[in-house]
Amino acid sequence: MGLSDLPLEHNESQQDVRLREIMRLLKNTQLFSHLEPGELADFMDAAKTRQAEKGKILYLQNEPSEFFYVIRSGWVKLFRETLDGEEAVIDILTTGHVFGETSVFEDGLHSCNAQVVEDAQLIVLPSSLLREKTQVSHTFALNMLAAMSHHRRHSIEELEHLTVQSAPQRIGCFLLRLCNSQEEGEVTLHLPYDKTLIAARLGMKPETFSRALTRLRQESDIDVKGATVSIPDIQRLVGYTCNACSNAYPCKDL
Amino acid sequence: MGLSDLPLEHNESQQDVRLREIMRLLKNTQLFSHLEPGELADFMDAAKTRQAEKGKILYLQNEPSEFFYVIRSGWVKLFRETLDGEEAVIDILTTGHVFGETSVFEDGLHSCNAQVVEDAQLIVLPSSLLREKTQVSHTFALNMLAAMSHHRRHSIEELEHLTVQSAPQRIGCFLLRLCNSQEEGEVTLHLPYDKTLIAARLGMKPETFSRALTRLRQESDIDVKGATVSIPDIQRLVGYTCNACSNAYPCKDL
DNA sequence: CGAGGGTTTGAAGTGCATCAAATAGTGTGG
DNA sequence: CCACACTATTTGATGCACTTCAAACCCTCG
Repeated sequence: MGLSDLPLEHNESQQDVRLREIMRLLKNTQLFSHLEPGELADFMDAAKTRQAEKGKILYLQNEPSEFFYVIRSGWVKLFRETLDGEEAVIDILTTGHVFGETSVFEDGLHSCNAQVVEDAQLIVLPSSLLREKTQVSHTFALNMLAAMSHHRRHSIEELEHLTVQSAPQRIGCFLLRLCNSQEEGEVTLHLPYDKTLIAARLGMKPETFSRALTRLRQESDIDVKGATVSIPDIQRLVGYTCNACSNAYPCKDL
Repeated sequence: MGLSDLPLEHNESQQDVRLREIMRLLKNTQLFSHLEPGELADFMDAAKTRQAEKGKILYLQNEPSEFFYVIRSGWVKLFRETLDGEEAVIDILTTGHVFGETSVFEDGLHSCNAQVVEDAQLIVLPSSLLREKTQVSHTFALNMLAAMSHHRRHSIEELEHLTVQSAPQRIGCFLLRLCNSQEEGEVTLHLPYDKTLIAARLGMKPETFSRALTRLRQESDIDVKGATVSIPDIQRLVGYTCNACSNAYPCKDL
């Protein structure tokens, strides 16, 4: 049961390795971090893994929520679509992120669409179990509460950014979040995905993104070659970017 | 104790009336609605009422959260301020709304500033009690979870609106939310507060608001005189506004 | 009535979007 | 390893939306 639908491995130990890896992944999420071993086991038993290709729609907005997901690898986009076909990207998630779990506490309908944007391995868990565990276990409910609270703060921050930051500043902010709150010196990093996608994530068009990046290059002395960005002086970038935000760098959030 | 710091009334019964009114108010909030009588009583005992004038700052972002609030009357603005002095209005709240309660489940710091924008009567409750109750009572934690979930959905919606709707559409959406999800016919309503404030709430400048309202008037045939708005044909307004949103009218949220 | 705020209007500027086209990058099959 | 097809990214030209600054108007309240 549970993970037994995985393709059979040559030997037990490889299977074990995979199970341990999944266990470790779950334990690292805010949601599952403080569970008692027994409770975690219940989730492990109900978990299935699934390979999903780029482009795959996992669920649609307003659909009843049957499953929620933890990402082992790859990238997933959460977004909403208006009647006249515009798209608002809510978030883009990767390894260790949990999604689709929020719906459980309202009407049980998903409040976004979810689409794989980079081939992904997903851990699939039944929403019913989540509902049940929350009802039964107080500590789990508290975990859930902490996670939700964190999400909420994140959304509010996004809201602020959209109203207050210019396009180049939003990019700067995005880059700084990739810097792992390093405070000084030179940093080199790689853009995690498509520039078009980053643009959407930041609420702008690809062309605007390109131009805004050029402007940011001039203003803050960073160097961009393809997907590689090197930042010679973090503080300079912070100076340009973070004045238009109410958080001081390093802003310690997801 | 508790509400005993109210100015003394001429007779007991008037005091009672006030207590009953507060009790009713709390029961109508999502947070307190499903409590057992004893639990509600604990909150009632710890509650104080407070009169606060327009302009009064209730708390600041990053301040440790000592209290949270329920509004009896008046209006309160939640906002964030950037280093270079810009302001992002997160929400504007009135009678029956609860605020300042979210901080409890993270680091205990407020994530917004709160300011009274229209003379208000507030019910003040200690954050410590909230923390305690959540730890102790499972049902209360579940209530909290539902409330949080609702908030989160609300924030996501705001995010969508900001990226996808034009200024006149945002105003239209704002008006429609004041219509109490009436579906047809003519509606007359009054703007709840300052146009400058509505503008900020919708993420635009007062001038833009004024012009956008003019445009909305032309597009959707509404009539605006001062703070009075009459909408001869709701469906027409819906048609203009809600195409740029992923929710179908009537969007049933806060 | 006159002062002061909120609100509207006008003129000009800025930023982002749009459309169109050029260029760089990537993966394919030969 | 190259040529080709296809996609991502950049660039240019132009338009629209929102902002800014300045001034007028309007309304309320002392």
